[in-house]
Order: sequence, then structure tokens, then C-alpha cells
Amino acid sequence: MDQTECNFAEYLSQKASVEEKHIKQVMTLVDTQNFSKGEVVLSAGERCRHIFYVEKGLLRFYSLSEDGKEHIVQFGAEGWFVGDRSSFYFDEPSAYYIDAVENAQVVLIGHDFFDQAGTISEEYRSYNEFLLQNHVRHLQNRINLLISAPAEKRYLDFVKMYPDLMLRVPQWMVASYLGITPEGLSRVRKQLAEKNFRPD
Amino acid sequence: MDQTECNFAEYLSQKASVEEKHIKQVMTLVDTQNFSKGEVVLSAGERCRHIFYVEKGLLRFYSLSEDGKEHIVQFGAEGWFVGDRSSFYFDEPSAYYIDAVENAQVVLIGHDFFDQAGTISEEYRSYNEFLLQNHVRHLQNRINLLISAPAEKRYLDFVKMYPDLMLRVPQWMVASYLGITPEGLSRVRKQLAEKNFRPD
DNA sequence: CGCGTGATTGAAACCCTTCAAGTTTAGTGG
DNA sequence: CCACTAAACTTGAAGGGTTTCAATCACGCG
Repeated sequence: MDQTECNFAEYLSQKASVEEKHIKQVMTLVDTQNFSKGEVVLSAGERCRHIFYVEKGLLRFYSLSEDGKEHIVQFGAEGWFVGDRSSFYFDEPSAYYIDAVENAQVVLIGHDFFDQAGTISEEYRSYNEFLLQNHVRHLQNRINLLISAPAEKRYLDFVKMYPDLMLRVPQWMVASYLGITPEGLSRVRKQLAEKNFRPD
Repeated sequence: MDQTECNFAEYLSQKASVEEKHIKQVMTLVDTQNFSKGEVVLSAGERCRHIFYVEKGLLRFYSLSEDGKEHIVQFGAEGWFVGDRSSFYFDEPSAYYIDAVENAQVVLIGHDFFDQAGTISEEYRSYNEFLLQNHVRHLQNRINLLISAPAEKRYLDFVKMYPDLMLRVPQWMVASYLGITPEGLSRVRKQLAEKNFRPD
């Protein structure tokens, strides 16, 4: 059931084009930690002191509303970064939770990494901006979907965008991500199935 | 009816702490343009070649769904930056529109500005990252509201966050921003009024 | 096997939309 | 300055989509 591992050092080399000599240097600035399924990585109220790079496993990033319901803002699978950037960057208490959906191996990236890696490696610095821009792109697209598309379309979009996640996370989490109830998603799926079996 | 003007050069000096000598240099890299109310700044399908800094007036950033409805992703009043960062940064056709809600005076910030300003002024560079981080914060918060809060709460949040905008934009645009219909918002407001007049 | 978690289904309730008036407001030209 | 018009806002009734609550089913695991 385990997915391919995504080593952080390799990631820096391949995706961020950071030179080997610099990688050794900056890798001394991060720690690796394992979380078991269900284990909490960050709780609301705490300050988010790291951005989490997922080498293996799956994290989720969610809020808890007053009525006790979870609302998933983001998933983080292998090769993704997760963290409350607001809390991390602005040093404010977080309003979100992060926990492990699957057993996970995570690289903890703290402020010292960001500060020094940016100084040491220009490649890293520009790649970091790329990541931020990409993050903005995703968030923007998500907002647009939420305000413009009904549940069915949002679901289809999710399946197309993250076919792998569909298979790894329970359906009720997908519902939570889409902003609907598990029952709601179940019905959406049923309707889609009926449509596809009689496609006139 | 006009709001306070927000000069871009002053902005760089005060908010971004860019030194005077650098400001003169980078200001040669931008143009200023006026848009009349209703005028289109960016159309879907085009590449977004500038980020727009609003010195005066008000812009809106929105998408158009297949059924012809507008969905406002962001407003941009004095001192705000507007633009499709996806399209700008990744050089892809935009899926969004930008037009002027009020007559607007806008600074066009192109790639040459970002590239050179980052080289010339370290202050600018870090302030630009601050802006991006702040943008992420807003987008994240908006997503959380959209998936977790009903229309009434989203409306109250909007009023608290942007009391000035409430007075400047037509109600149907607020509705569009909140992801509900104008009629829907009208009813939400009515209910709130009734509650407040009889607060038992 | 029995338990717990996740998925499904049904019925009622609720929120919000749609459509179609009607009312108010703002702007424009006579 | 009034009259006209268009746009914005409100209101009502009907309908759709989702939620809620509860019951049932399916599955994996101790």
C-alpha cells in the first residue's frame, strides 16, 4: 500500500536544481520525523514552526468549525509541502490542524532552513518562489471552483486532479475537502454512475 | 466619492522600505494607466503580463462560468495588488477577467520590474515575498470560510474584513464574492436585520 | 465471530436558487 | 427640476440541491 518515497535531498537536486555541494550544507538544517496514522502534527492554537515536506505517507491540513466538523483545506502526499504558511511566516497561532492520514515520514523545515538556504543557494531561492506561486495558483483555482461550481463538478475536478488520492483517502475526507457531507458525496457518485451506465 | 490616493512610489518607500535611490531606478520600469468604470483590464484567454497596483479606484478580479455568471475572486482597492499570478508567473492564458468597478488609476508592473527590482533592492525582494505570503494567507482563509461557513457567516466576515468595500460595491457583487445569488444575500441581510431589531 | 469504521439509502427539513413580479434608487436628457 | 429609464434591490412562490438524522449494509480486523 505504500507509495513511492520522495527523498528531500533528491527533490532539492532535481526539482529545485540546487547544486550538490549546497544540498549537503542545507540538509544539516532539517530533521526527519515519523508520524503514525492518526498522529497529530500540528494543533490549532500552536504556532506552526515548520513547513512539512512529505517523503512518504499522507498528511491532511484541516480546520475544525464550532459544530465540531472537520474541513480539509489540503492533502499532502509524497513530494508535497504542507504547513500553515500564515502561522509559520507571520508567527501567529494557527487556526488549523495537521495529522497523518497514513503513516508518514516527514522532513521538518524550519526558519533557519529558509533563511540560510536562500542565502546559500540562489537556485533554491527562486524555486521557493516558484512553490509559493504554484501554491497561490492552486488556492485560487480552488476558490473559483467553490464559488462557481456545484458539488458534482467539484468532485469530478478532484478526481481528475488527484486520481491517486481518490484511492488512498476515505470518501468522507474527500467530501470534507469538497465542502459537502459524506452522504452528499455518496449521492453525487450514485447519480454519476447512473448517468454513465445509461449515457443517452 | 473618490477615496484616498495610494502612490506607488510612496508605497515602496513606506511599506516595502525600499531606499529612495532605488525607488527612482525601479519607477522607470513601470507605467501608469487609467481605466474608466466598466473598462476591461484583462480578459480570459489573454496572458496576464502585469500585476496591477491600484493607486486610485477599484478593480475586480472574476471568472465567468459556462452559464454566463460572474464569480468574483478578489476586489482590489487603493493600495492593493490585483492580477492573475498564475498567468503572470507561469505565462499561461488566464481564466479570469479584470475590470474597473470605479474609475481607476493603476500602475502596471511587468516582469522587468520584478526581475530588476529584486536585483536592485533586497528590501523590495523580501517585501515581495511578504506580499505573496500574505496573499496565501487570505486565499487560505477564504477557502476555509467557503467550505465551512454558511452564507450568513461569510457575509458577516466580509463586512468585518472590508467594511469600506461594503459601501463602495453594489450588493450583487458582494453576493458574487460570497458565492451566493443577489437574492440570497438580500434575504440574509433581511434576516440579520430582524434578529438585531429584536435581540432576545 | 463481533465490533467499529466507512459507505449507502430514505425521509424530512433547510438553505439557497430560480423565476417572476414589484419597488426603490440613480443617472440622464428634456 | 422633473420625467424617464435602467440598474439595483427586494419580495414571493416554487423547486433543486444538500443536510440532517436514522437505519442499514459492507468490510476489515482483533
